[in-house]
Amino acid sequence: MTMARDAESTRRRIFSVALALFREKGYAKTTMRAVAKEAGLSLGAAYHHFDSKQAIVAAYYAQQTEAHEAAARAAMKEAKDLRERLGFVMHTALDVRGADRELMRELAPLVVSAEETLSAFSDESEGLRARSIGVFREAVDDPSVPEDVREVFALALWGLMMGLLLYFSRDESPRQRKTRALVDGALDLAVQVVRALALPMLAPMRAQLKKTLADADLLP
Amino acid sequence: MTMARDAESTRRRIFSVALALFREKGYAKTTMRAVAKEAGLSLGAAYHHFDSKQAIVAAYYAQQTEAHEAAARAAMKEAKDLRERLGFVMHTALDVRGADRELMRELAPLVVSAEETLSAFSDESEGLRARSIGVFREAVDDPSVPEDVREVFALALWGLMMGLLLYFSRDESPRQRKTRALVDGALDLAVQVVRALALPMLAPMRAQLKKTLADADLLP
DNA sequence: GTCTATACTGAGATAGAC
DNA sequence: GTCTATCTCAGTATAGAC
Repeated sequence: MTMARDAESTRRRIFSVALALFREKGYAKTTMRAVAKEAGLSLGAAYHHFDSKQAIVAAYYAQQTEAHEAAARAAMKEAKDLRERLGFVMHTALDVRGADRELMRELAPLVVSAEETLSAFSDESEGLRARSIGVFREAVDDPSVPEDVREVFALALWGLMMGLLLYFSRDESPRQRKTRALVDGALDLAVQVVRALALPMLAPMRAQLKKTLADADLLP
Repeated sequence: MTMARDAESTRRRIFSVALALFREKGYAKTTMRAVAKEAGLSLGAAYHHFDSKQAIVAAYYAQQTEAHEAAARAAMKEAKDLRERLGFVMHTALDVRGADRELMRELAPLVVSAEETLSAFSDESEGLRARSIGVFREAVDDPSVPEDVREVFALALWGLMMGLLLYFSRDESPRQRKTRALVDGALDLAVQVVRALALPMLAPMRAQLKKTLADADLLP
C-alpha cells in the first residue's frame, strides 16, 4: 500500500488519523507526535499541513457543520410543518455528533476561545456560522411565522442549538434521552412563543426585539 | 519590607501577583515561573499553594462571583421595582469585570471546560453557580412574577448573564455601550414576557416550561 | 506545613537544512 | 514537503532546610 504524496491527501490522512486518536484517547492526551507518527510523517511535516493542533479541530468543526447542513436539509424534505422541520434540524445536529459526545465535551472550550479560527463567535468563522443559521432560516420559512421575526427566530434557534449541544456533551442519560426530550420541549415552547408573537397586539414587542438585537449587531 | 510567611498571605500574594501579570501580559503568556519569581518564591513553593495555573483562575472566578454578589445585593437595596433590581444585578456583573474584559476573553474557554473545578456547569462549581442564581432569585422575588415561574426565571436570567458576559468580553464599542444597551433591551423584554406569563390563560405553558426544565435536571 | 534549588519529562511549536 | 534538531514552558520530582 503506497501513500499518496500530494498535499491534499496528506492533509486528509493527518486529519483522519488525528480524529481517530482524539476519539480513542481524547484530545489532550493525543500528541502531535503521535498523530505524525501514525500518519507516517515527521512532526515538522505534520505542522506543515496544520499550523497547530487546534487547526485540526477547526477542520473538524467545519466538517461537522457541513454534515449537519446536509443531514438537516435532507430530513426537512420529509417534514410537513414548521414544528417538524425544527425537530429535524435539531435532532440531526445531535445525530451527526452522536458518536463524539466525549470529544465534544473536551473541545467545548475551543468554541468560545479567543482564537479567531475556532471561536463560533469570531469574524473568521462567520462563514460556517452563517451556513448554520441559514439552515434554520429555511426551517422557519413558514406562513405561521411573522416575516419580520424570521431572522430573529433563526438566530435564536441557532443559539438554542449551541446551548443544547453543550448540554448534550454532558448528558450521561441512556442514549441521551434527556437531551432529546429537552429539544422537543424547547421547540414546542418556541413554536408557541413565535405564534403568540404573531398577534397584531404584539407588534411593538416584535419591533423592540429586533431593534435590541440589531443595535447589538446580532442581526444582519 | 518583610513578607508575611503564613500560608494564607502567601497564597494571596501569589494570587494578586498572578492576576497582575495576567492583566499585563495575558494568561497564556504568563508563566508560572514568572508568577513565582514576582511573588518572591520558588516554582515549587508556588505550586505548593496552587496545584496548577488553572487553579489560580478558579480562585479568580470565585472572587469575581463573590464581588458581584456583594455589589448586586448592595445595589438592589436602592431599587424600587423588579425591572430596576434586574438592571442592577446585570449591570454590576459587568461593572465588577469591567477592567478585565481582555482577560475574560482569554479565559472564557475555561468556563465551559471539562475540568470540573473550572466549568460553570460542573457539579464541583455548583456552590458558586447556586450563589449566582440565588442573587437572581432574590431579584425576581416580586408580586408581578408568578410564584411558580420564579425559579425558572432566575435560572434563565443566570443563563442570560453568562451569554451577556461572553458578548461583553468581545464588545469593543466605546465603554462597551453595546453590551449595556443589550442588557437593558433584553431585560425590558424579559420583564414583559414574564408578566405575560402571569396570565391565567397561560397556566399550561408555565407548567410545560417547568416540566421541560425539570426533566432536564435544570431545575432543583 | 512552608520553602529553596535543581533537574527532569512531556508536548506544542519553530528553524533551517535538504 | 519533509526532515532533524531545538526551544519553551507547564508540570513533576527529589532532596533538603526550617
